[in-house]
Amino acid sequence: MEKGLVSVDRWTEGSQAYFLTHLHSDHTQGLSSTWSRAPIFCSRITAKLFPFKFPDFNLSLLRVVDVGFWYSLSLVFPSSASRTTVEFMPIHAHHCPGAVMFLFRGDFGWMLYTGDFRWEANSERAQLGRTTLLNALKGHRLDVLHLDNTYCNPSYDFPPRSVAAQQVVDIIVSHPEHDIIIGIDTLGKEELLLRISRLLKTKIWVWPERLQTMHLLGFHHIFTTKTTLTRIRAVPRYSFSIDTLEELNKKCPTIGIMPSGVPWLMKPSDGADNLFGSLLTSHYKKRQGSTSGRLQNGKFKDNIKPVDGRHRYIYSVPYSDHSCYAELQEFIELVQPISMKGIVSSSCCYVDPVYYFGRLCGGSKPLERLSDKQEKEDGSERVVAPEMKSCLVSAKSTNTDRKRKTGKGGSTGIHALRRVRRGAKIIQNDFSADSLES
DNA sequence: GCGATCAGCT
DNA sequence: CACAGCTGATCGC
Repeated sequence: MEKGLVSVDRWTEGSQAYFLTHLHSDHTQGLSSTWSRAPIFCSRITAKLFPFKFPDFNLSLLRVVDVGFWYSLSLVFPSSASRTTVEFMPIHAHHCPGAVMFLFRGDFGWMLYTGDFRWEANSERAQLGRTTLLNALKGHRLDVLHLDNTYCNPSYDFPPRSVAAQQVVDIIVSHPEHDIIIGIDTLGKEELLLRISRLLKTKIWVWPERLQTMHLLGFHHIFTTKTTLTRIRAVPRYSFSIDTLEELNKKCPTIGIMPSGVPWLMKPSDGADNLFGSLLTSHYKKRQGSTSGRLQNGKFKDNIKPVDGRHRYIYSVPYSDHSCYAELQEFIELVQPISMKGIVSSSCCYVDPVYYFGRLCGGSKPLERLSDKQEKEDGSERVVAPEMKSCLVSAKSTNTDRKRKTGKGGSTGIHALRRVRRGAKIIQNDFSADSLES
């Protein structure tokens, strides 16, 4: 697509329409409360959470779009000044709440920007996403795929989140007398916590700001800020350290669970000195090509252990909101892009997806999807609404009625965890969970 | 004093 | 190795 038309998760000058896939900070760099450049298209949930991250943002600039619908924009080619129509459809990304991919079509062809996404082919909701995508493509292949290449390396091999979630539950169940702390971020991993709560019939502690987020997401009665109500606490990942755990263990037996854990394959026998420090380099080298820790009978057996003998309190569980290598491959085979580019390029270890998956690209081969026939037999086309929603860039604002509440941060009574309360901004725009509904 | 940006840490 | 995000220092206004 020509430059100057649309930007996805990029906030520099020069585009006519801006798209936000989800609210993680690395996708909002350059976006701030003072934004006034142009409207921003995002999912309903992202719009709902938006004021929480950007308190004084002019919400009339947000355009809520729904998954599975086509939308139409009238834009101007910067080069020729001629008008063109760009159509786009949001598609579930199954990354964090509100996360979507954006599929574009226009004079430039077909383009998909995945944002961050997880493609667990076997889960029911992933089937839904798959059907939505295939129906939207209608047999066309992608001219350009912008892919979440976070784990674009064959060594990144981890199970579906349902399996990892069960591992977390197993760890908790096997420590009936322990307090449990789970490291999470400001958004994401909600389903893991819900599952724990449901299976173990317990509430889960979160810090006050996170409770507000949970309420915005519609999770009531499951989370609490009262430590006395539960032995399971979800804490900010940045407050989660070996020191924290050792401190906590002076008062009460406590284990920590890291559900994001990059070192999924770290084994106790490796004898690392610490989780995050310099020795991780040697870990990384050791595990290249290693098969230990791999899936065995549906379980990553090596991971049901503390990651390190010396820090027996910490468990690393391979729960990831990004697609693993095998899932990326499956996704690329499904959409058969003619060209492809990674969206994660900031790190020094950027892996061009073409390096591993280039053989799956190219325009020579005619499009033939094994799945086409199956899709038709499914009769699952109902997922995609045939009608077109129109929304011109310059048009009206969204009807995001503000409903101000007298917002309190939640209860206090916090404990030894470092810095949990520090940096807690007073949120002035406290949207009720329902204010953006319908 | 404020926001934006960056380095550092986990 | 690096995710995603917080903290704190610094710079420009």
